[in-house]
Amino acid sequence: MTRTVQNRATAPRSAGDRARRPASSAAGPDAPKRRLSAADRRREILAKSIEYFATVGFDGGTRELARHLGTTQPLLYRYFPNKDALIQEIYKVVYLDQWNPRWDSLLTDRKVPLRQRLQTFYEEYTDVILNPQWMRIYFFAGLKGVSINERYLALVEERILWRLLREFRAEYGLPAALEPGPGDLELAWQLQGGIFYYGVRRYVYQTPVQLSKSEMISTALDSFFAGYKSALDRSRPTPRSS
Amino acid sequence: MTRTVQNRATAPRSAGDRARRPASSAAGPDAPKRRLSAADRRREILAKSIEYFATVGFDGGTRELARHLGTTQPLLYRYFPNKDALIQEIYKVVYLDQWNPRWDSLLTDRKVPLRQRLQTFYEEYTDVILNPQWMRIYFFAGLKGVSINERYLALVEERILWRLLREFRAEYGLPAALEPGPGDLELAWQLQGGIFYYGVRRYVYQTPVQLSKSEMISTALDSFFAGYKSALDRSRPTPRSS
DNA sequence: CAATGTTTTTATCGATCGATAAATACAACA
DNA sequence: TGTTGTATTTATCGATCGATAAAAACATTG
Repeated sequence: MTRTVQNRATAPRSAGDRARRPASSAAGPDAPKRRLSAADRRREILAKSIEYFATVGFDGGTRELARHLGTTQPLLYRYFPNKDALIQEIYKVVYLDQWNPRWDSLLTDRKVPLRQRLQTFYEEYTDVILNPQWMRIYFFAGLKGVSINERYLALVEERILWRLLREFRAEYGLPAALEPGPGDLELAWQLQGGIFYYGVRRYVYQTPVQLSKSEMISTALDSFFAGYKSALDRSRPTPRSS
Repeated sequence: MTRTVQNRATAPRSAGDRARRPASSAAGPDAPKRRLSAADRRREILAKSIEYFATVGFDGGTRELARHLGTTQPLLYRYFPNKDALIQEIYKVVYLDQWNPRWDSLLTDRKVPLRQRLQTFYEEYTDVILNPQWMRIYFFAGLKGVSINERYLALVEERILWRLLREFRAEYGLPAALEPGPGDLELAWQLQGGIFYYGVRRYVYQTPVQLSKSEMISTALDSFFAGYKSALDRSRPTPRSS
């Protein structure tokens, strides 16, 4: 319907056309970029594909994707054997290459109060995942039944939640031998899910929210700390720690 | 690829074929149902379409949908003007016609302790929404950018969260004039989101979870109560209430 | 300039999509 | 039983999909 005119569209080939730049239609007026190096072109395809598929979903067409790139559709197949291979590559980039190694040390640095560590971590971490692009890719992938989502959830458990629980127990002087159990993990998921759902409401459904991201994180952490403390007290009533 | 044989497939029309039932291919061996009344057929199309689109997404084809119904594809267009109209109808059924009016009185029945009210409510409510079908429809719809999701979130706020906050304050003897504020709402969303994300993990991504649904609800509510109490104490430190 | 190698485009194929029109099978009624 | 009305199927159209092959445009060398 809204198809834009193609480069040098109907006229097969008129002699004087040679020197004219193809104007790279949809990519904007500024686009002197034809004939990129193979590596650059591949990178660009990947980047723009993420934008494109995040907005329209993975059922978006390759022709429209090419238009978004300012090139033609068959070019995609020089850099990716087929559409699915391109999508798999997107998964990898979006999911796995985003974890900042610094967060590993940040989360376990016991010189800093845990509450503060978590606030810092979640503010940075949510900068990465709480945006329309990441979240939409995440859901599109999940609904397609892709195994990468399971791997992502496992990664969250391992790198964030278990760590968080261990640090919590360390901070409040519980014996290290007493490892957190399944119920504790589910409680940590409550925190993670609450924060995540804020992102869903705000960035996927674009519903007005009441608090800024920082305030929300602070609220969520306060609630989690209070909840977890009370849960620990309930399971093994400690003498008042004054 | 895996296309099943069509009714009286290639042979155009052989005379003796008349009496044979078309066996209604994909609908199972038992299916003596041809020529339903218009109303019944419409209902059936709607019901099976929900199943179908919940599994494959709204980009699923009408031909495969018809196969799932045990009929032919053009029949769909006798009951729905086009595919999108069918989908819109699905939204309406799945989203809006599921609220049980009894929940209104259940949530506000102050003869019952709030903690218990909420446990009962969320167990019943999650029976409705925490299943693959509902959740997948929910996400497919949201990713398509349909406004019905916003209406649903508004409905949750109005019918569940604000009510929950008011009841909480009533139960703990805060002046009714002191209405809950935006921060409180966000805290209630933490509860809702935590419970919802349990459903995402379990029913969308089919990840193993550590607690049963009831246990998870109980944990979530405990945590919320502890968190909200401590938040209220923090905002207005009360003299010890014992 | 001409020769060579890589990038990009043009043109096209077969499959499948949503949708429509016309023919056919069935059920109710006379 | 024959007539009539509705439910259902057969056949098909135009558009679009992913993908491929061949031609053209460009950049890099000599």
